Amino acid sequence: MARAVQQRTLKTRARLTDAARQIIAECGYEGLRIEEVVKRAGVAKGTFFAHFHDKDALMDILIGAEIDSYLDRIELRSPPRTIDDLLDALLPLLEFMSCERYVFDVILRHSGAAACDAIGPIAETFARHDAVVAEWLADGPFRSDVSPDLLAQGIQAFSVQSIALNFCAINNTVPLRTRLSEYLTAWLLPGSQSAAAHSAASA
Amino acid sequence: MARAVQQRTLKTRARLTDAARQIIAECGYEGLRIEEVVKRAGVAKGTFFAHFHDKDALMDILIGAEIDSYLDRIELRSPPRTIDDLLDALLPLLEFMSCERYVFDVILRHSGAAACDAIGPIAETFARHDAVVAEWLADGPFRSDVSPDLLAQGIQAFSVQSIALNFCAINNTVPLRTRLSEYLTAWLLPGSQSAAAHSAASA
DNA sequence: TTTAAAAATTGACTACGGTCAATTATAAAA
DNA sequence: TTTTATAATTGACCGTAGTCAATTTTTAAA
Repeated sequence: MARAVQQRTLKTRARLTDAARQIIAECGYEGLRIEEVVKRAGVAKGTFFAHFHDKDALMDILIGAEIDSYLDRIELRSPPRTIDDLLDALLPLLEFMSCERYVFDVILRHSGAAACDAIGPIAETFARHDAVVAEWLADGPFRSDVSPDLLAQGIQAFSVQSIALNFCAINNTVPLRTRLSEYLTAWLLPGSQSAAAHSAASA
Repeated sequence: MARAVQQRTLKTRARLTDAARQIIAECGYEGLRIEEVVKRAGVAKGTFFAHFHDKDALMDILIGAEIDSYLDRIELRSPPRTIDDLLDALLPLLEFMSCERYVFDVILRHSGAAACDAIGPIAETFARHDAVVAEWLADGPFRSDVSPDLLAQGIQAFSVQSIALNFCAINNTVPLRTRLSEYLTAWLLPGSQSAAAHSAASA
């Protein structure tokens, strides 16, 4: 039978994640180097990889925790009654997701997009996000011809697309919120706007 | 003033891309190593980086060319009259995009998602894809309350989401086509299905 | 031709993620 | 306590992307 986890193990792991968080605060996620993490944690390089499968796994944990803290705040809100309400709720999280190009890449790799045998922290947050939003939409003032869960998945697809386009030099003239607002209005309130209005907006 | 491009330059570049294509045929995109490329091309490592900014830039070019060949075939088709028509047109490309986890990652990094100062080949294909699909939708049997261009962007968002979910262990029970069909029906033909039907499909 | 500037190529070198056989620390059994 | 099995740690080592000062080749002007 398996032995209990040693105190030493927990301590080492905590030292590693603490060091990582410290480095991220100083240099950003992109600036994190494993060699610097183990140096600050006072352990050998191999120890890191005994605790985390690879660098991405550490990022998955740290970024996943950050996303979770945004979801905590999102969950406290009452269901949005308008697209603007919805955007108010979601934008802080989306802004974190796009705080660094590298962070967005990590999230994309792990969100559903992850070749996850076991589901990781970021993938969990995506499921949680879906659940929260689906519950909001279950009896809101939005379209009801498709399931709330499908609507929630669509919101994620459009959120990701909006962030992706915002990273692109030729497309980042439109603010994230504006772009996403246009998508979500078309997705959640079909028929509420004329084609002409949209042509004007995108021109 | 700038001198003309030397023949030597074109030859070296061709040898590099030929070698790369050969390796990809043998080992897949993921299996490509720059050292193997320069070895087969008969040049030094530094030469590679004089021709391509980095490995990703080579992948951008090769994968972009592949996507373009799919778009060539897509462009020949007459505008789809049904969601199934549309899926028939798009699926071969989407299957290529998901042929390897690595390929999908490269595409995500470069498609709009790319921090592109100058727009790269893959980003170009996304713009081209949008243009083709938008033209199809301009006077098709689909919703007309939003602009064809916005509809085309939505199709891309849902395509990416469908592929991403298909890579995920817990979500890949549903075939890509089925999942995308559900999204596109809700996106392009709002009101055509009951919420009950969708709940049943996703359960 | 000769020469000088520009372009292309070279390969030793660095950075950094990740591996693994050997070592040390811990906890349960004798 | 001593012994023994298991868990945790170590650091030299590897693979591979990417760099750059030095060298060679090309082109065009003198």
